[in-house]
Amino acid sequence: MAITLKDVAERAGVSRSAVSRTFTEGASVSGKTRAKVEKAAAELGYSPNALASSLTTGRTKLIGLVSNNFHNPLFLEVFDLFTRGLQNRGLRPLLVNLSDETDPAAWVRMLRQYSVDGVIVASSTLPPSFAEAFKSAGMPVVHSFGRYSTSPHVHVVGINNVACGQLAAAALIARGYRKVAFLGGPEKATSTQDRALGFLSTLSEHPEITVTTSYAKAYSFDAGRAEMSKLLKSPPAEAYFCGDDVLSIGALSAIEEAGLAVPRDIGLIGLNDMEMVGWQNIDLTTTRQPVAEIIGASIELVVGTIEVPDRHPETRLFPCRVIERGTLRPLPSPDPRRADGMPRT
Amino acid sequence: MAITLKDVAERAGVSRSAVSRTFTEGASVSGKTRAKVEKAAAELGYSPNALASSLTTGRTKLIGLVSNNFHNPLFLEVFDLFTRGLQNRGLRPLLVNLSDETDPAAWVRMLRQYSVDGVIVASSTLPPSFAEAFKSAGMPVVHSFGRYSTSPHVHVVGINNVACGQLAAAALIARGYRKVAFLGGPEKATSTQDRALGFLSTLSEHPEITVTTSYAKAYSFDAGRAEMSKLLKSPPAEAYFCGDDVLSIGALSAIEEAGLAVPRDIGLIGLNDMEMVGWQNIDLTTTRQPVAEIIGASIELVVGTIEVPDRHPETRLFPCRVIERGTLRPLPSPDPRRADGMPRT
DNA sequence: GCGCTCACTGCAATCGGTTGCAAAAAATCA
DNA sequence: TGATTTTTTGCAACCGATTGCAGTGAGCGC
Repeated sequence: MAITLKDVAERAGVSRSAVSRTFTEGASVSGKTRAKVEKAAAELGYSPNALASSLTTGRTKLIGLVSNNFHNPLFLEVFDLFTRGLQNRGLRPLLVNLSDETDPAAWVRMLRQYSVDGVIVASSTLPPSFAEAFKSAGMPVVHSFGRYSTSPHVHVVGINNVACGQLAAAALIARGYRKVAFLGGPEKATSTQDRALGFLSTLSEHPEITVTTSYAKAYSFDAGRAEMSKLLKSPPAEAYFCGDDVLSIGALSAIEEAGLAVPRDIGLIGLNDMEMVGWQNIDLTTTRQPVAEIIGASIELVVGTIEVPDRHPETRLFPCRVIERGTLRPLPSPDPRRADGMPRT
Repeated sequence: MAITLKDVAERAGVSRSAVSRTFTEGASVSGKTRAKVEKAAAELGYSPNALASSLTTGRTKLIGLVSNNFHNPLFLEVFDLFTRGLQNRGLRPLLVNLSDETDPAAWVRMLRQYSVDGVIVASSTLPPSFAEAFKSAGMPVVHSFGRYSTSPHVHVVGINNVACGQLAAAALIARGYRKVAFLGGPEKATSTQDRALGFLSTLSEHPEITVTTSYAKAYSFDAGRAEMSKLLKSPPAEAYFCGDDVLSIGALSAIEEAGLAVPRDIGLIGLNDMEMVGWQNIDLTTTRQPVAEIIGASIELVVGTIEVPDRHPETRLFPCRVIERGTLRPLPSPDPRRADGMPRT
């Protein structure tokens, strides 16, 4: 049925090697044979079988794209950018949905069966050991959106969640909130722990500000809404740092339902800056995670490690920044006597 | 580096065929050899190379999952369900992001190079010819979320967009709206055309109701918002059927911004019932597309066609239903003299 | 103990390519 | 022109599996 190398070789009247060579970069073929082969190939509609060639070259150009975040709207952007980025380099994403099965063993085996050239673990909730399992099996791997580590065993690309928590704390302090709170995702998620850590560390330098913490059962709208409803039964804090945008939207919903207004009665700052929170009817002030940069770096690292397998594991963290929208009160206007550019007496 | 059949054969002291047979369903191997082989395989950590075996079996268990809807939040659900459904059957999704390049030729070639067993085109906006290109190249293909056709050339699974438009029209009529409108996606999208067609056909039976149409530039929040803003400059209709949920949210945002209330001043009904529109701070009345059923049927059809390649193309359409939420006024309470269970005089 | 099944087993060809090597052809140099 | 270098080319082995076929040997009935 399918056209093979041999068919082309016969029609072009050359050897199979000649055909193979015209289709491989930098091989030695004369212009004349190349022309003959290309003509025959075009007439037959031939294109080489990538899988067969992988047998000898050892390269499939397949990349395992592994995730368990199929309910986080941010990840639609993530998949979009990953697939495009990989395609632009001629790589093919083999998508793996972990759903509940987070024991890496079976997935390692599966991806080895398909001889993927590399693996990208795109997950904010999986522990470092997950990605490490692929490395132990000899595959180049990078953990995107993963946890910071000073001595990583695999490449990690993401944000510094601790710094992010500090940033959020600073944003609340700068706006004059005196009673703040952290509303995190599930307490066992590494990202939640780190964000709480950062948030609390900055606030510990401000004893005049009171701070409380609570944790939603999941990174989901419903969990955020439920947790905030519960919080609203007692006098709430003045402002909340939510561990995630979706959580924030849930909280927002609970606050509105309680008849309170944002930011008048309660301030809210999220994390991620997913597309929808910029929509005018949500308009969430949030902490932007530079998704495109993280993905670009992840692809670069996995490609680099394919080329240089014993490359040293690296951690690349990108800074977050606050995106000012409508759920925190504005910054106090600067004191004119100390404004930028004014002489300091 | 990697463990091959040969290594296992040597360690187990049997032929390569024996090893191969212990790993293939229903092959003839004695208990004794099987035990030896399994022991050796376990010690070596062997797992067969799926790509190499595909050479002789002609099956890769790879399925091309092709889409261009990476900005439609519904598709995160779609990818989740597709990947899980395929994985449950031991199939592996090779994800293809069309982005702008919607000429099938290059993608057909690519998927042929990887010898995918089948292709699923998951797109509400691509023309039928797109999926047909894969069929012409000899691959089993199904177009999910595709357009209805009485004499399809490929399998199509989705909803009947015409019926959907009719359903929306009926919902508006039943709620007593007398001045309604269709706010579609891009006019050239097949789904938009069909939805408009159905909507208008039902309304043409109600000459007492006025109807207008307009089209947003994309199936996006911004486009919906922009189009609705424009519409609000003149006296708007009493209720709008929006071609898509994201469009509806954009419209909602424009309406609120104009100081109008939904559903008091304007009614709105969307289409898709994506997860977020059930969130209480959006709470959109909409037309539910049975995503899970569509995906289940798509997988079943593609698998069926892999087994029986010359299977006749089928169209499977699933009914939509209205999900009652907060953006249309309630149905008038039924006339008590004619309520269910009452004797009809 | 003999012949006859029949379940196993291994050989070798094959799937669709790639690639080292040596021979052939072309190009270069005196 | 002849010798020498360089570029092309085809042969054949190999990548990691599967599978038709023929052969081995165990099991069975008698």
